[in-house]
Amino acid sequence: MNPFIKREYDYAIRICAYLAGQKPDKAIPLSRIVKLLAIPKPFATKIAHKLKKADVTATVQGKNGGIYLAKDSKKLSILDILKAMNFDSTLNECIYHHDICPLVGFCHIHNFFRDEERRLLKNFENKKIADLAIKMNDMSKIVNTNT
Amino acid sequence: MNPFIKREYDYAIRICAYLAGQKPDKAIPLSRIVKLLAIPKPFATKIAHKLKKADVTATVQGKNGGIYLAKDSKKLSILDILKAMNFDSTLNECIYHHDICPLVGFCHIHNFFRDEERRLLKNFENKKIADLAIKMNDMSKIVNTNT
DNA sequence: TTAAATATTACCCACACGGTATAATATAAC
DNA sequence: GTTATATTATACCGTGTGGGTAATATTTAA
Repeated sequence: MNPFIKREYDYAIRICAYLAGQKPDKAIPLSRIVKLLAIPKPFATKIAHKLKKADVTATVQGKNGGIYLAKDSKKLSILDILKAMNFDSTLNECIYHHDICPLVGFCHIHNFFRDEERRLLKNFENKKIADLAIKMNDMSKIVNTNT
Repeated sequence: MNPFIKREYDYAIRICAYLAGQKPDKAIPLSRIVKLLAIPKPFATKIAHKLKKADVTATVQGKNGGIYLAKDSKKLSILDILKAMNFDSTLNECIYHHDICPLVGFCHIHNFFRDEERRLLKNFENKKIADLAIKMNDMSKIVNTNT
């Protein structure tokens, strides 16, 4: 319940992690990725679109087309991907939405969560997608859930 | 949007922080707290009830009654309060809900968020409500928003 | 020309969160 | 004993939004 990382964000990271484990610049059809990673295709379509708009990925249209990483996977951070997806989660709304708390300017609760969130986002920035790459030999371990 | 700390949790922490700044064992009427901290009263009522059920606070009924901390504020952690409120947020649902990700057992994404969440909750455990206490002289700084 | 891929837009639905309403119960003070 | 002021308890509601679907257009290799 109530995830900081929405499904949408998680799927975006998964897609990028998969691409990071493939040969660079090789376009992979979304349909294939979708099956391997168990992402609903129409949903994946929307996500792929956002990633492209933010230049995280690039696509090749038409038959034999597909999607590939437009950035160096060693430099592409989790935070980059979240931002591409218009990341808007927060640990506590009081951090940004000042009018929900009367303790303006000195609230220790506010400060505590603000600091925690900063640290968290810093870690998201330090973590690169290359570190999370999904490799082919990993994929073989996937339990086949098809009927 | 999409806070890890729901309003409910934030209010609960605020109430406890306020009580931690008062004389121990002195029952304070919710109605007073509610005004000072800008919490809708019926909502505060529900929250107070949960806190009491978890023995974080205790109450005195009847006229001149109120609520007070039932624990040593130096030992009462943010995590304790969250648990009292049936905390159910997570950084990423994939951490607990295994069937939403086919990469069972070895997924680096899963592991990354699991570790981040552990660290976060550890910090919530280390932070005690005494550290966040709302003192009277702080309250004087509150901007009066009444009309 | 066709098949297979992405691009784009519009739509839907369930559910949880924040909040409200109401009535019951307890008790200190007079 | 009565009253005013608390907490207790339960039931209800509206709206936003997250997750997902549908349908169609467009591109391009074969």
